[in-house]
Amino acid sequence: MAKKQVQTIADIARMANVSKSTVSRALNDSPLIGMETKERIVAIAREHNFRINATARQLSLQQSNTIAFVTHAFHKEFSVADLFLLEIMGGISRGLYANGYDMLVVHVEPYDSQWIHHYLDSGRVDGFILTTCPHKQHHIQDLLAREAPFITWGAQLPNTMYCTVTGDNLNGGKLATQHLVRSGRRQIAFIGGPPHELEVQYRYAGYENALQSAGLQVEPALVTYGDYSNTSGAAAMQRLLEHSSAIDGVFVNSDLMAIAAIKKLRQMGRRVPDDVAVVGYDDLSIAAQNTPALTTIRQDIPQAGKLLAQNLIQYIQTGAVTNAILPVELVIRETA
Amino acid sequence: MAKKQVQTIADIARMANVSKSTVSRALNDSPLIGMETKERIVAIAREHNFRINATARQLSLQQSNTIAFVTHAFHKEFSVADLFLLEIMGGISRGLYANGYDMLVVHVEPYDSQWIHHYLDSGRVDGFILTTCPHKQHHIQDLLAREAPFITWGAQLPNTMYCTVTGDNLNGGKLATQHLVRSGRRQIAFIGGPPHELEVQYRYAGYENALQSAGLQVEPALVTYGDYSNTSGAAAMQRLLEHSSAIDGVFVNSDLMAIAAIKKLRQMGRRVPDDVAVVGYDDLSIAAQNTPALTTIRQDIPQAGKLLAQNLIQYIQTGAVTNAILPVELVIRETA
DNA sequence: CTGAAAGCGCTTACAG
DNA sequence: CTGAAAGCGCTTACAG
Repeated sequence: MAKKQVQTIADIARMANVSKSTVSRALNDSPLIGMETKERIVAIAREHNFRINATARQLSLQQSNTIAFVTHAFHKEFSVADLFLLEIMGGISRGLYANGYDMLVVHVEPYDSQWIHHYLDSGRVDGFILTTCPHKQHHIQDLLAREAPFITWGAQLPNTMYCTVTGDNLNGGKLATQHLVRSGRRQIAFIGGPPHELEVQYRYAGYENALQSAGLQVEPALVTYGDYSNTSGAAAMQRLLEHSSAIDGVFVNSDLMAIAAIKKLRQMGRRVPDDVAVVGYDDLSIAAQNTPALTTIRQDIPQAGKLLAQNLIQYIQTGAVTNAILPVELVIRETA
Repeated sequence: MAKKQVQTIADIARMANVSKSTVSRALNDSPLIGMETKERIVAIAREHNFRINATARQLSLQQSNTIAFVTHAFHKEFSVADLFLLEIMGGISRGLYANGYDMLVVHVEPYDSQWIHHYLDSGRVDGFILTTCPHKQHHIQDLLAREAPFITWGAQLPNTMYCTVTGDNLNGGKLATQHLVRSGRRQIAFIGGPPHELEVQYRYAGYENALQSAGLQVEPALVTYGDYSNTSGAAAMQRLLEHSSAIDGVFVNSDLMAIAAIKKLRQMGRRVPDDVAVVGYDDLSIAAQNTPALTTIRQDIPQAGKLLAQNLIQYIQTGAVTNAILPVELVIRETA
C-alpha cells in the first residue's frame, strides 16, 4: 500500500486505451457503455486502487456531496445529555455514507448566522442538519430566508414548511402515564422540559389524555417544569412535594431530571417505586445504569439519525418536504 | 438574506472592472496588488455577500483544506466515557476552523482500512486525526504504509515516527499517588487500564516512582488491571480486597472505574475516604457530579484537541513531526 | 457505444 | 500592479 501511483482518469484511460470520457462513464456506471469495456476499465481502476478525484467531480457536478451537522459550540462542561449528540451523529453519518455523502461538523454560536453563508455560498456543503443548539428557531428563520436546504430534529413549528424528524411525543406522554395508571397510581405528577417547547406540549397532551381516559382529574398543582438539567429536576420534585404530599407517580420529561427527582424523593423519605413511581424520557445509557434502573420512554436515536440523512438528501434531490414522526416505546425497569 | 446573486469571481470582476486574476488576488490578500484596488474589490465582495467557491479553489490548489476526525463506528450503547470524544472534537473543530480547515467525521470499522484510500486518494481530505478506535495500532500501521498525513491522541509507539499529542501520564500517576501518600496512606493499590497500553504503563511508572520516593514498597498484590468499564472497575476492586484487606488508598486509571470501585468498597463495608481514599483519572463531568465527588487527574481535553489540529496542519505544511505532552493536574475533591 | 471538446470556478506563471 | 491564458481533474452535450 504505497503512495498513490495512478492519479487521474487520464492515467486509466491511457492504460485501457480509451478516452477519458469512457473511463468516466465506466466508473460512474453510465448506461451508455459496453459491458465488456466497462468491466475492463473497472478492473484496471481497482487493480491500481484508483479513486476518482472528489473535488474535480464536485466542481463539475456543482454539488459537494457533503452535509453539515450543525451543533452548539462546546464551551462548557459536557453532560450525559450530550451523549444524545454522539448517538444521533452515528446514525446520520451512516445514513449519509450509504448515499455517498460526507458529514462535516459545524459548531455554531447562538447569535451568528454567518455560518450559513460560509458553508453554503462557498459550495462547501449541500445542506444542513440541525439537532440541538441554542436559538435554534433563530437559525431556522435564517435558513428559511436563505432558502437553504436543511432538516431538523424536533417538532415542526406551526405555519412553517421544512423537513423534520421527531419522536412521537404525544404517544410518549401517553405511554408513560398509562403505565403509571395501570400500576394503580392516582396522584400522577408531570415534570416537563421548558413549557414553550412543542415537544413538551405534546408530552403534556399525552399525559392529560391518558389521565382523562382513566377517568382521572388533571390537577394544576401536579404540573411543573424544568430545563432538563438535574438541578432543575430536583427543584421541580421539591416544589411538587411541597404542594401535594399525596403524589404516588411522576412522569418526568428526561432521564437526567428523573434521576435527580428520585434522589430528591429519597431525601424526603419516599421509597421509589413503592411510594412514588417514576417514569423518565430518552433512555440514555444512564437510565439502565442507574440504581434503581429507570423505567423510561425510548426513542430510536440511531434510526432518527438515518432518517435525518435520507430525508434531507431526498429533499435536495427532489424538493419533497417530509415530516417524519418516529415511534417511541415504553421500557419497564425498576422505578415504575 | 435572499438567494445568492453573485456567484463567481467573474461577476465581481465585471462589477469592479478588473480581471478575474485581480479579484482572486484581492480576495486572497496577495502582496502584488494595489491597496486601493484591493479594498475596492473586497468592499464589493462583502457588499454582495460573496464567498469564493471552495471546490474550485481546492481543485486549483490541489488540497481540500479538510481533515477527517476518525473514530469508531457507533454500534453499541454509549457510555459516559464517550463524552471524551465530544469534548476533544470541540477543541479540534475550533483549531481547524481557526486555520481555515473543515472537519469531516469518519466512522471506521476495526478491520477495514479502506477508509484511508477512500478519503485520501480521492482528495477529500488532507489528513487524519485519530483518537480512540478499536485496533488503532493496525490503522496506524496502514497510515504509515500509505504515507498518509495523520496525528493521534495517545502515547507514541517505540521505533515509529509520527505526530502525537498525549497527556503526561507519568506525572499523572505520580501526582495521584503522591497525594495518597501525603494523606498518610501506606497500602496504596493501583487499578490500571489494559496493561499493554503505553499510557497505562506510564501511569504505573508514576505510581511506582511516587511510592519509592516515599520509601514505600511496591507490592504486586496491590496492582491489578481493568478495561476502563465500570464492571471491570468493580471486579478489580474486589480482587484487591480479597488479596489484601489492609488497603487504604487506590489510584484508578479512569473515573468510571473509580466510581465503580467506590461502590464496591462501600458494599464491602469500607468508608471512602475515611478507610480507603480513591483517586480517579480524566475528570469527566461525572467526577464532579458523583457522590462523593471524585478526586482525580485532569487533562485539558479541549486544549489537546486544538493542538491535534494545529500540529497536524503544521505537519502537512512543513513536514515537521511533533510529539506533544500536555500537563495534567490533580483535582482534589472528596474521595481523597 | 465512443471520443473530442467545452465547461465547472478557481489560481498563478508569464508577459507586459 | 494588472490581464490573458493555461491548468487543476472531472462530466456531458454533441457528433459520429
